[in-house]
Amino acid sequence: MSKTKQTTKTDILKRTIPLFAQYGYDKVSMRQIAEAVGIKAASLYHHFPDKQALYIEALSLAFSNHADFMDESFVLQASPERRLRQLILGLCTLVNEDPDFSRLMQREIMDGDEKRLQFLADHVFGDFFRDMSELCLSMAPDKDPHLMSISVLGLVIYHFQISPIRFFLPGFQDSHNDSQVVAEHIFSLLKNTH
Amino acid sequence: MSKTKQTTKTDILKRTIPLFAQYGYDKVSMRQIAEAVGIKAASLYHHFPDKQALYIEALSLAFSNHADFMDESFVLQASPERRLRQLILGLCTLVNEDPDFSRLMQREIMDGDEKRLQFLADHVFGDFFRDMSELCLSMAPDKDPHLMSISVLGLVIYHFQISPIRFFLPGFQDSHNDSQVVAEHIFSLLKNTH
DNA sequence: AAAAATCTATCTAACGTTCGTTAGGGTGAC
DNA sequence: GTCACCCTAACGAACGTTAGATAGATTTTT
Repeated sequence: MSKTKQTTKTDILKRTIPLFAQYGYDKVSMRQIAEAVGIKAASLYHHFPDKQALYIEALSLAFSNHADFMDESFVLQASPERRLRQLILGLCTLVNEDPDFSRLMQREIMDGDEKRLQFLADHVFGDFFRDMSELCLSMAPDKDPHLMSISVLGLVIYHFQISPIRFFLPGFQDSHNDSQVVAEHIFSLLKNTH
Repeated sequence: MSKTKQTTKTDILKRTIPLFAQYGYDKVSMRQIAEAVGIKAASLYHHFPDKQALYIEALSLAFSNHADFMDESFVLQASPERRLRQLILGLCTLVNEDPDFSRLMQREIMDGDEKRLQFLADHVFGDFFRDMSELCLSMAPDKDPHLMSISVLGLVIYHFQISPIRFFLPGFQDSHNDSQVVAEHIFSLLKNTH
């Protein structure tokens, strides 16, 4: 009978991630989290010492879900150009299908302290960024791979970031919210780089 | 001798903008704003009806300061390629020299309601985005000008956004924080687009 | 095997703090 | 004398958090 009443830490975190992602740390109260989980605020303190710890654990879970994707995009043996294409499409799909992930990352980059930024760089960007730099180097040896990697990331992520306001900008079409269309556009920008 | 004691609305707003930009709406209290201005919190209500109004007016001021820059970049008659180069450099300089502006915009895009997004699109992006789309169309007629404009914006803005974490990423160099270096990199990515 | 003790997850109630905001009074300038 | 500007003091609400009790499951003891 305990199945329906007990709450695990992971249950709480999964319900918490969308709240922090959408509203940000300060706009989400412990009572609001508790309600989303189906318990009272005080009960949260049985699972987590304080709000900060709950947030950090939610972050870790949200990020760990996608830390592996990054690597996978690189294992396939193909031409650099095909790998870049695949990578951009994968990134576009990722940020579009998991907005929580993208928003949490954005909030962390904006407001995170040094320790949290270090964590982000090591465990989320980490290997991905290194592989990306290598790929850039093999495609455009004359360009700075660090700048190139950030440019690729920026192209993908900004198209997602700006989507709330995109509707109000001149020339908007529904297709601009399609991650495949955006991916193709970005790839067409980069493939001629030399 | 009222010069040293009186406070004008604009004085308050100018002191408020950096606070909202750095910490965000919720993390800035009326008492904190008042202290930065040199008065008490209650006195703020002589100038503004409530915190929300103060924030909106601060936003308007921060944005109006740069609404005109956008246009200026387009008046000069030159080849599209030179205009693009100039525009990218101008944008890079803008976002680097006025981080408050960039951060406020980022926060608004993330958390603003529909009305505020509409305002942002009309009065900040507005003409700039239209001119940018035209420029893109003349340089790359086969590409969607809406997507192209956002890509250019994204390249510039993301390089700024990610600067807090850049230090921790592989391949970082001091020069990557130089807006001119970044501008040149971005331009080199785009000039070959056809 | 039954009873007792412990542990786990939750609850209600409340505490102390901070927040946005208001009421009401003072003081100097025009 | 009126108005603009600032002050002190306080209010009510919301917040994070703690104390203490309760019910059910689990473990230990008899």
